[in-house]
Amino acid sequence: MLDINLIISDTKHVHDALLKKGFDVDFAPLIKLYDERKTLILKSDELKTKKNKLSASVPMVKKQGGDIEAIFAEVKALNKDIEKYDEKLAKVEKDIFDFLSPLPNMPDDDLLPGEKENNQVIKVFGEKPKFDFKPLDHVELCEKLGLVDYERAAKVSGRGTWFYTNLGARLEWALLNYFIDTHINDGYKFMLPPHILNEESGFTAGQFPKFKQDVFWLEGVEPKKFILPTAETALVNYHRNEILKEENLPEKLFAYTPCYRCEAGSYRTEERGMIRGYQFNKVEMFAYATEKNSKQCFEELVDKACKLVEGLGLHFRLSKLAAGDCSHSMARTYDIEVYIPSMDIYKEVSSASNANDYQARRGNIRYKDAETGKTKYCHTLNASGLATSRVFPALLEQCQNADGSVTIPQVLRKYMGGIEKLYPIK
RNA sequence: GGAGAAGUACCCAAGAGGUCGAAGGGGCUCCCCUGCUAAGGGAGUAGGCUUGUAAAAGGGCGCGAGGGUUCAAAUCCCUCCUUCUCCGCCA
Repeated sequence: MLDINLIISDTKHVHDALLKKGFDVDFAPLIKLYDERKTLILKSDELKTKKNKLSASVPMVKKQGGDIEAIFAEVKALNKDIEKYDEKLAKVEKDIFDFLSPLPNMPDDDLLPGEKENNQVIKVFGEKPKFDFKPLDHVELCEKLGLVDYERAAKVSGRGTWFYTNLGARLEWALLNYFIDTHINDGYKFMLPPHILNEESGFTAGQFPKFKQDVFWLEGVEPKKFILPTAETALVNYHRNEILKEENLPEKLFAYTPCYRCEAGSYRTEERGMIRGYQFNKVEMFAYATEKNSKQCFEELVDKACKLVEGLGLHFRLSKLAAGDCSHSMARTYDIEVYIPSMDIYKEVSSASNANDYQARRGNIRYKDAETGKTKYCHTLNASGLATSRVFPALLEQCQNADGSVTIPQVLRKYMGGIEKLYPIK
């Protein structure tokens, strides 16, 4: 949610910022609503003051034997007027809410406008692996090495899903453990959140109202519940409606969950295998910060995500996204994209974002400023650390050998009983 | 899933239709005393949102959430949410 006061006081700035995300918003109706709201509050409050005074005088008047009935009648009349104003006010406030809630976050000033084409690669790690043989794609590798079973998953569940089998499951689990242990060592708090969330949680994260159709909803359950599309949705709601202490910020968390996404119709032939599925595993980092330390937090998250991929020895790059390619709720997003040789493209394994106070406003998450004693909105940040479904294929493809085997990165071996290589099964 | 009980400020807790933004503790801040500590004595400290203003003063709304009754609701009624206890079911 954007700050209405900022919109009123600096309309052009907000307008131009949103334009960078491709939203050309006419704020005139909002400004009108804002003024109407103030007028209505003024009027309603004035009547309420009168009413409260009259009502409070009743016991006194009674004692003195005055005319109580006259007071009753007067207050009743006032109540009718108050009701009228309050109804109008409720309508205006709802209109304001409806105006603001679908608007995206403002991108930070330094972002380029536009979409993907304006993303900037800011750093490249390692280089494209060179093969003196014809490298296989990860789907073939998974099959030959017996790591993943797509066909039976199609039978059991449907397309866009898979079984990790045997060493595939161990490799997946090793990745997750490698991520988790790294975050624990870095002092992040480990969280295992519920996977079924209520509607308010979706609103706070900024996934609703816009992306309601992208998540799985439980049928026949009241009140409505959905299955989390990312642990971020749960973590950002952890402190919903709370006032935190500044001395406890930043609060750094991480969680492991599968992520469940509909993404109906977005399945492309290019995205074979596990590049895009209805369910994938992800370790998510999250931070509650203050306006003072959120930038530093962001750098740390990006750095941590990069180090994880680096630790695996994979070639990848770090991109700063243009305004229009940032998530709806985010003021800035950096993507870590790992190289997939078979497609000769880079695929996102981590998305690090700073929402500034956008999500905090939606979820009413604040902190008390230690100096001024004032309550301020928190800044919320998140970064994948990491999503396995992209790392797994990249790892197989980048680490494959001429004999069809795949070398397990050093950091994962201790989680796989010391296995150094995966070999094709007969 | 069934049956009961409860949700009040940072925490515990009183409150039973007007004088309640809400007693009393604890905590916290300051002072005194005891060479330190423990203990004791005294004083102070109540939130959030919003309106208003140069700043204030002043208003309005807030006692889990939302409705209702009433001139007047923390207090009465309804719905929902949550927690606890008991029973059932179950990994």
